[in-house]
Order: sequence, then C-alpha cells, then structure tokens
Amino acid sequence: MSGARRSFAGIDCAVAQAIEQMGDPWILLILRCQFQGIKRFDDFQGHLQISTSVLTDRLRRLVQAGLLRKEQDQQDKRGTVYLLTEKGMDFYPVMIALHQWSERWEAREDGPRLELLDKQSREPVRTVRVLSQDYRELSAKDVLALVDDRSGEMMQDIQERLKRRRGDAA
Amino acid sequence: MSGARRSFAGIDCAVAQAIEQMGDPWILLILRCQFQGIKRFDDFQGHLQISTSVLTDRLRRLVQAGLLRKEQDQQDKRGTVYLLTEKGMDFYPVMIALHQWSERWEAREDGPRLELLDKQSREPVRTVRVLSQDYRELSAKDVLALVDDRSGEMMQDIQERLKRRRGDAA
DNA sequence: GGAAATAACTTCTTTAAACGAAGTTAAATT
DNA sequence: AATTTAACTTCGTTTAAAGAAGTTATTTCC
Repeated sequence: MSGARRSFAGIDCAVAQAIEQMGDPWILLILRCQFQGIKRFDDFQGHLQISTSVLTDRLRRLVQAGLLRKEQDQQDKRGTVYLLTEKGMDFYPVMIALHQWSERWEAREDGPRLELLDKQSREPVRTVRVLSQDYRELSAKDVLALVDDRSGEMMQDIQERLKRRRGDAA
Repeated sequence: MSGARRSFAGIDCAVAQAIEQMGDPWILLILRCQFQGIKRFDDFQGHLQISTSVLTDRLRRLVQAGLLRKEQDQQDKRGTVYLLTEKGMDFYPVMIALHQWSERWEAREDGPRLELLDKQSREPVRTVRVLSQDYRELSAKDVLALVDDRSGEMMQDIQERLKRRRGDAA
C-alpha cells in the first residue's frame, strides 16, 4: 500500500484485526512457505524472489505478531531458522481453505498441483467448510451473525443501516 | 503495494494464485461486508471509510475476478447492488476461518464481538479445521503435501532444496 | 591459521501504485 | 424546474516496494 497506509486497528471486528496483520501478499506467501517446511532466509528468497529488504520487514512483522519465532540454526551457527509458533500453526486452516478455494476456482486444466493427504490414512483431507455441530455444511445464509451488546458502534451501525433500508425504503 | 506491484501469477501454486486476487486488505474487508449483507457503494463507504477511488477499484477487481456481480437496484434505479456470485460465496470458509483465528488470538478481554450461530439449531458453528475423512482434526504436520509430477519447477525446487539441506548438510 | 565463502541482514535510490479530495454525470425525488 | 442523491472519474501527493550495493559475523577450505 501507499498514499497513507491505512490502519484497520480501529475497526472493532475480528476479521479487520486479522487483516491488519495478515492482509498482505508477502506475509501470506511467507507463511505458505513455512507450512511447506521452509525456515531460512535464503530459502524464502530463493523460492519467492522477494527482495531482501521486504523479506526482512515481513519476517520481522511475523515475529512481532507472534506467528514466527527466530532461533539460531543448530547445524550452521551463522544461520537463523524461523519457526512457526502455536499461533502460526493455528493459521493452517485459513491457508488450506484458501488453497482449496483456489484449486476449485482457478484450477489448471490438467488437475491439481498439490494433493493434500492425511498421513495416517493416505486419503485426501476434507474440503474445509463451515460446519454445524452435527457436521452439516453451512453457507453464509445458514449462519446467524449475532452482534454482542458490548460491541462498538461499528457493527451496530451496519445492522441499523440495513434495517432502515429494508423497513423504510420505498 | 508500490514500487513495481509484483505479480504472483507466475508462481505455480494455488495459494499464490489466490493471494494474487485476494491478498489485499480492502478486497478482504469488502468481502467481509458482503457476508454481513452490505451490497451498495455508499454502504461500503460508510462502513469502511474507504476512499471512493479505492472502493471503485476494488469492486471492479472483485467483479473482474468473478466474486461479485453488478446489478441495478430494483428499489432505486439509480442504485447498483453488488451481489456475491457462487465463487464469492464459496470464499465463506476462508473468511470464517480468519474470523475464528482472530478471535482465538486477538480476543478482547470481554468476550467475542460476534457469535456465529447455525440458524437451524441455534448452536455455535464448529471451529473451522482441516479434517480427515473420518473427521479427525489435522495440523500441518499430519498432512502430506504431495507434489504432482506435472507441477512446474517451483514446487520441485523447494523439495530439492530441503532434501539437499537434510541429506548433505554437515 | 589466513583467505574465501556464505548467511542474514542494512542502507540507499528510484519508481509506480495507492490514497484522499474535489469534480462529474445521470437518475429520482420534491 | 430545482435539488438531492448514487456512483463514480480525475488529479496531485504520498509512501511503501523494489532492487542494487554494502556490512558483519561465522564457517569452511586450503
């Protein structure tokens, strides 16, 4: 981004918070590499063709956000390894959901690039979905997003706008 | 982004493709609004405090990418409604996974901002996870990412790098 | 043990895309 | 007919991204 890089920190919404940290192409690509087992500065660079200054910046941000931690490489003391924290590993469902969405809608004609198999059973993993307690697949229209009373004006503002439009319109 | 806006289109990887389209804060925030039922230009602007030029651009991109479609508002013929396509609706699991991840790691001290309930049962939706066929929760280390033979050099390059490092190191 | 190589950065300059503000067009309400 | 409103477009400025070159501290090679 440029102009004046906006902050979404003020928006009282979990997704906006997440986007504040993760809504950057390089951040997401670096994390994707992590899930493939890439841990070192040079390997990120070799794979992603990212400039050193940007890579440094994004790794720093990821460490600051608590998704990665820095450690000295035990094999080569010069080296540094960037390892996923629990918070970082917990991002895995988002990454896989993104991967599967992309495979569904931007698929190459000659089949999937990458198959994700459960190591234990050797079967493909399930498609990541929003599920009910009894495992029904839910779409957006099946889900009620209940705004908590304590929420800021932001969320309630939306609901009022929509109410006004539906009710008073025409 | 600036300098020279990088394209990830060349990277032969589903996630990179997805990030090419969706790895932008405004794109994600607009889509989040969509899932909340916001459909009109002014409502996006009122909610997100996004400048008109950027909003125009991002809506255009979303239409071009096939996640939204433009239609004339039936109530007010001046108006335009932006509606989710099937591809757009299919992004829902990614959004909810992101939401839940954020609630887990950036939670406010006074509880969740938004509760997601299954309309049918009124119970909370399940946490979005990567699941095996028999519904075991899988983390990254439980999943084998099998690279297809037909994949480009990119993916295989990673595997070779890692092999070399493990094998020939020390 | 000294020289060359390598890992992981910093610093610097250039560039172009993103941002915000103000202006525009066309439809609808008064 | 005049005013308001929706949905943009245009324009100038800002600023982060890219890329190249330089830096420091190990480590391997001879």
